[in-house]
Amino acid sequence: MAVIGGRGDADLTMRLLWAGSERGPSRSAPGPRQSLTASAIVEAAIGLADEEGLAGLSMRAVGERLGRSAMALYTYVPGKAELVDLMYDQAHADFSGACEEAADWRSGVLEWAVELRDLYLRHPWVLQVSHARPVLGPHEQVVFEALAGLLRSTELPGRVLRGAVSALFHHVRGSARTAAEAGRAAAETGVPDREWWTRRSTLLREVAPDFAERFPHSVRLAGDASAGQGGGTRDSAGAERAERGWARGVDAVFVAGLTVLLDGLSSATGVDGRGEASEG
Amino acid sequence: MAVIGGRGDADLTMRLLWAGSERGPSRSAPGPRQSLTASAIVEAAIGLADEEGLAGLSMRAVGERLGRSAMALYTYVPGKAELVDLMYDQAHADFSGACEEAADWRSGVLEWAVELRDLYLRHPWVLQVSHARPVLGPHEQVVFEALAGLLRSTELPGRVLRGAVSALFHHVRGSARTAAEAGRAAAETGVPDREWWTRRSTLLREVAPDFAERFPHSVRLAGDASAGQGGGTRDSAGAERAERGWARGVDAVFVAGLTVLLDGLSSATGVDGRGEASEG
DNA sequence: GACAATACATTACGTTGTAAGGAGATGTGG
DNA sequence: CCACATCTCCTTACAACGTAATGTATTGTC
Repeated sequence: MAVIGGRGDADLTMRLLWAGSERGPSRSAPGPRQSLTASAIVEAAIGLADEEGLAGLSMRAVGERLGRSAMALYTYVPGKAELVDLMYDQAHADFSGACEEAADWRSGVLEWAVELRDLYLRHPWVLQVSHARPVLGPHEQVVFEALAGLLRSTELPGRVLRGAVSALFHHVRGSARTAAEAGRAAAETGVPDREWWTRRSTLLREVAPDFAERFPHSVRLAGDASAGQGGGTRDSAGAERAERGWARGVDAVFVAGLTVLLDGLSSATGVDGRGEASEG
Repeated sequence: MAVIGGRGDADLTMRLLWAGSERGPSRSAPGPRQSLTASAIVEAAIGLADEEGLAGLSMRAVGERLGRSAMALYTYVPGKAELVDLMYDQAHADFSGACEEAADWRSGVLEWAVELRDLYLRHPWVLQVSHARPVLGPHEQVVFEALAGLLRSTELPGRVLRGAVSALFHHVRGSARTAAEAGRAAAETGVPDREWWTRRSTLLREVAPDFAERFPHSVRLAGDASAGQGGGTRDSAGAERAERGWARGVDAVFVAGLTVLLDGLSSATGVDGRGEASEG
């Protein structure tokens, strides 16, 4: 059940998101002092979501983590939907923006994608927040700005760039999502990926013995790589690491997909700054 | 909360998924006759999910739709997780595979992507089922096989093709997801997309008056197109349709991203069967 | 007709987000 | 210093969820 962001109380949420210099209501009201802050709640919630996933994120659990009841949080945060929005943007604060120092746009975008993927893997629940009706917070905007800046130097028309941005985001998010879900599935069910796949393969052979004849191209495409259906990014099943040297631990399929995308952009610039132009 | 498929009772689920010719247990047991079938339940559940989303899919609701109680379903289906797996594969039965008749691989892949996107838009809840630990049913396999067959004729190495498959799936799924979620958000909140964006933009200007200076590249990239952050695929906000003639109602950003991907593959084949090779 | 097996219903449990209402703490005006 | 209004935080309560446990009615075989 995808969480749809940007839901309630747009006003308050936006103000919380972008609150930089402004301080609170100047401390002169009756009643007990506030013992929490919105950002402390957000931090606690992020910690919890990192460990348990969005499914494990309940107001009760966040409250408990802070030594409060669930309802105590409602003083600082309008509701769960808004809390998730705040968490979403805050998670993007990790982004370093180192990619902006890259030598050329191509390696810069590569760096951008890898760093964003790492960020998603650290905070997988971020991927469950919808991109339609975006949260529109400052930290995610920094991530977007970095990519926009890099692509600007390609001098390609806006139409192409918007397409590329879309495809890049989708590839990064999709790859990270699959990797994260594989990890989560393993943790939750106790069955490691490798074992799950062999078990499933056996079952498949039993139940569909004519698989190879019905789906020859699928079988061939999955081919040498770690078997299975092949549609998703497998999390480095022990095979080929260091595809080209720099890719330490970065999934080979992820990089290959990225390369296709970058080739598409390169070819559109007419420069084709690529070493590996094979023919036939 | 992403539903992780391929969970329980692998045996029974796989048997239900691939059950083609085999009939039931030959009807010779005591007790009342079965008044339902697994596929009737799956069909009812798909109808419900199409209308209400996965969040609205409850065993009680499916039961009610069939004039039964929630628990009655457990005679035919091991549990909700398995039901979702069955729904997932069944939804892919709509896929026509017309793309396989295309003139060349490039237009074939384009057709493939557009048809798959349409399928996802008809059954948006499919996108909430994880691709890690795939369901491995026969109908989705047909979709995968179609793409694999098309890409085979590029004669590119497997590494590149697996990357391309991954990126293509992610772009199609991501685009469809965003479009579907935008629609759902509009339906659920009663606020249409256009209104939401203008409201949000106003708010953003209030709360971050220096936005344009802080994020110049973002602003420029969003540029002429329908404003906002620009990271996601907007659902044709009334502007430019028929980008190149054939794109009736297909989102321009989706097609542009697809084009970058196809260009990447074309350039790798060395043929570059592209008309629009601009330089500079 | 007895009996075992099956289909389906009812009830119950521990979750969830949050509305409602109450208890205790703390500022300000008299 | 004492109401008193205001604020924080708690407890309680509700409807909805998946499904285990249990009960009831229906059907086949002996």
